[in-house]
Amino acid sequence: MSTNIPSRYNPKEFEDKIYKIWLDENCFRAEINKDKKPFTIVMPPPNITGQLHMGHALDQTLQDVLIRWKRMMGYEALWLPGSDHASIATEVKVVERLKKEEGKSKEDIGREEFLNRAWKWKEEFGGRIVEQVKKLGNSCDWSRERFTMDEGCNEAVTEFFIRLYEKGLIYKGKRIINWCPDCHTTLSDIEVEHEDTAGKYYYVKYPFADNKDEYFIIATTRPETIFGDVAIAAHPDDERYKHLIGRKVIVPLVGREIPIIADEYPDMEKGTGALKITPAHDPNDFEIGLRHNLEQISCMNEDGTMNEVAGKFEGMNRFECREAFVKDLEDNGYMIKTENTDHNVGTCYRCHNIIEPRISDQWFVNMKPLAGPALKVVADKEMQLVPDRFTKIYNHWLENIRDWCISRQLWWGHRIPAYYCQDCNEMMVQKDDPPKCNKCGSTNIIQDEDVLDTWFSSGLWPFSTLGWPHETEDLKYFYPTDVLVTGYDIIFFWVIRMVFSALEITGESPFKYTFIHGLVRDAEGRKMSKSLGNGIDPLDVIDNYGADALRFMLMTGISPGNDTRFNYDRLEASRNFANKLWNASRFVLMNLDGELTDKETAKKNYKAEDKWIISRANKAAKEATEYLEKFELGMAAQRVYDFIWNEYCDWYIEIVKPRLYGADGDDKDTAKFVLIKILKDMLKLLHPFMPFITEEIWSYLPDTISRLIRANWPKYMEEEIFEEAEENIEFIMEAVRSIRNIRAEMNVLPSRKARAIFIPSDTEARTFIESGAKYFSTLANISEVKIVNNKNEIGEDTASSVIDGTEIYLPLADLIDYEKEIERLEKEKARLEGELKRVNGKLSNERFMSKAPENVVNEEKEKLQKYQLMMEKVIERLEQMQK
RNA sequence: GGGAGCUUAGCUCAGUUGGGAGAGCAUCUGCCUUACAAGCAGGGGGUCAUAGGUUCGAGCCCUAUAGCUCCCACCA
Repeated sequence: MSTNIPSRYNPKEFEDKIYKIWLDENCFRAEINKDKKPFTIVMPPPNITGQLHMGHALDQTLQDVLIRWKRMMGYEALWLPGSDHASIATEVKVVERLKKEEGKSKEDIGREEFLNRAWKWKEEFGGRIVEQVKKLGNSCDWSRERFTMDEGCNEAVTEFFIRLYEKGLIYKGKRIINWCPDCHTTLSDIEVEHEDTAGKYYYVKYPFADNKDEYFIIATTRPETIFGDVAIAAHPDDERYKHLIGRKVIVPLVGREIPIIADEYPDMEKGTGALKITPAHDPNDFEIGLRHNLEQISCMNEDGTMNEVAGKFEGMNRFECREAFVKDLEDNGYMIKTENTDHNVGTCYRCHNIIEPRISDQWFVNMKPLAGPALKVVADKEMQLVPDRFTKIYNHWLENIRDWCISRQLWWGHRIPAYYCQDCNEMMVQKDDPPKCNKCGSTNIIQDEDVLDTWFSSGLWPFSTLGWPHETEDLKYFYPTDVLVTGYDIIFFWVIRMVFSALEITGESPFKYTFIHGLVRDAEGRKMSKSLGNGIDPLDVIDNYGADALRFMLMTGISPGNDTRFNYDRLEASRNFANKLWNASRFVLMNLDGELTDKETAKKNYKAEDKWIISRANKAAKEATEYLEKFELGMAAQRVYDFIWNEYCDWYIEIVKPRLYGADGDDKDTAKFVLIKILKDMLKLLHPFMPFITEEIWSYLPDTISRLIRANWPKYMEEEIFEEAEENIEFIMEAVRSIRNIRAEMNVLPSRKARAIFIPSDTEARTFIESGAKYFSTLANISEVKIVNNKNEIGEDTASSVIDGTEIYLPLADLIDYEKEIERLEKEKARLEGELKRVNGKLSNERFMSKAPENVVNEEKEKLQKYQLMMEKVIERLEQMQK
């Protein structure tokens, strides 16, 4: 045995080693190479707070498959890795740590020191996920690794902010925003999650100012905001209230007189048809308030407690206040009734506390002008979403876009480049700290306290990482990129923001395709989450099954955009597949003694089975490539799997064994040549999906100078298609299956050899059988093959089968069980009857005959002939048996 | 309120221009055949959610219905 490949497949023995080799040999590095076309994938940067989870594993494996494939296709393939500072998530972690370890709040240590701690945290834990990612085998260009808060990204963020500001696309304004009283910061609209919660309608009396016995009834779900009421609104056409417009009511227990106003907003059909207007605590009321120039009275503090406006309730939190105030209203006769209702409340996506609408001075991106180009670029197909159905979701969101609140009351992140003169209130938006005020010359200047929404910087990721705002060589060569791979859960957060940000800067889409995948769920179909504790750690899986098995499992049985369940059965199947490949490779290597024959000699000596497997491999490569081009990664993987296992292992290796064990020189050399040739193709085709095992096996192969990762992707070659050989071998396979079937059903032990007698249907079949006689010996345990012309030469004690028109007889002498044989034949007859009925039905249908395409009709005619012939033979045989 | 996805073998899921229903696992039968028992060979199992429609022909296209899942939405 001339090989030193280990006899057992054990991924632990080589996965880390292989990854190190790739790194040492710089295999992931993308160079600026004018002779090659670039292919770039944008990697979603994981949060530095994150731990690798199955979502990453799926997301990144999809990307790695694509990038490895394109690299083999000859592209200069760049997959740029990095991580995201995750403003709010990280800040929460650092605050927690500070509290736990030192019992201090962030205010206790101050902004500067807090940022030191945050950076320290980043140094300590930020690299964790990067190391985990490497275990997956990802071939990203680590030499270009970036961080959203490194110097370059910071510069890009500031530059972009200033550009938008100068174009009037960023503005600062007092608006009603989403406020999380717990995280103590604003949130953008998409950071608010809506949850159905049980709530109540409270019907409250508002007495008229000029007649306290009369009152107006208002329904509200949030009585604690009554302190901020400034008006009652009704629709101008509402007959019930028309005459009341202009009169005043008194806010119960508060005593403030407020007007009844007319506004188009209230829906006459809903509730009482009238609304209490609280501009400081409700977005709609805020708008109405602006229209009618109403006062904005806030009754809450930033932390969700009531302020002095709430009088005796001051200091109480909003929920306690609701309860207490409702009781007061009841006690004083202002409460008419309550009704239970399901209420849709906004909650913070991080801490899940109920968000509080709040008027505040914040920074916004004016979205309408940015949305247009983002819609156009997709309408024009310059950027395509895969699968296409996400286009609708993308469009709908952009068409209904509202301004994006980008300021956050946090410290960890990109600080807003706005400066204020403390003396004259002048605001300066610029790159560097201004030495003095542009207007009054004062040096008493402070920078805006707030940082930007994390996604503001993420939106620049495709180009900030390549050097923008500088015109770098990388940017010129690799940008715009080709593909973004990401989950559907961040289309709004990230994809859209990258698109409009890029369009604003370069007028081009940052990538041509957005390939969207689903979520990895647990075995029961639930979302994997920390709180449920149902997460499966990819590192554990890799430890037990190998990264290749995990990757393959994630790639198969999925369809684009759909969720997938984590399935241990499929994981095991993937591992078994790796094992199969390992052993098949071992078999090939063990038989590679001596020099390999040269290509030309081998070609001259190809046997039918050689041509068959070459032709099949060629087709497998072609189809797998077509699937990859359509982003059908699961189908591609399946195709490669089927070829390797069902064609190469199950048939070719088995067919070729006698040639290897026999002494025939040329025949043996050709077999060896083809075995290794196809093995190489298989390793290449599988490499994007299972990079470790394929690279490892590749290293044991003779004449493989460079690494598999750098090898060329198999090309479809017309001259390596051999239709006749395929037909020939398919016939043999069919015959072998038939014989095996007879043997199994007739309970003939494998140890017992049998003779086979054929009556060929035509000369072609005769040739196939003659040339293929040798196959039956090993594949079907046949001791002797005999070809005869008619039944007279066949004895009585036989079992039979018919494929196409060719009859196969196995003389089984004492073994023959007549009843069983008749049973078998009856079964076959029933099957044929079914087929004939179907085919006849079609062919006797005139409309089918006249309207179906010719080739379809011909196919059916051929089938009819074939089945008729088979039927005849089966019936003959049955009659004979029953005699 | 609007939108999307799903419903195919016991289980988990594939099935992309409409032309004889597939895989993995499970199950049954027989095999330690010198690459592989993480294996080999053979078998059983599905009116493709329901009802209509288009078509010579529908798992696939159209319409409606039901159930499940998800997303969006400023409905008191």
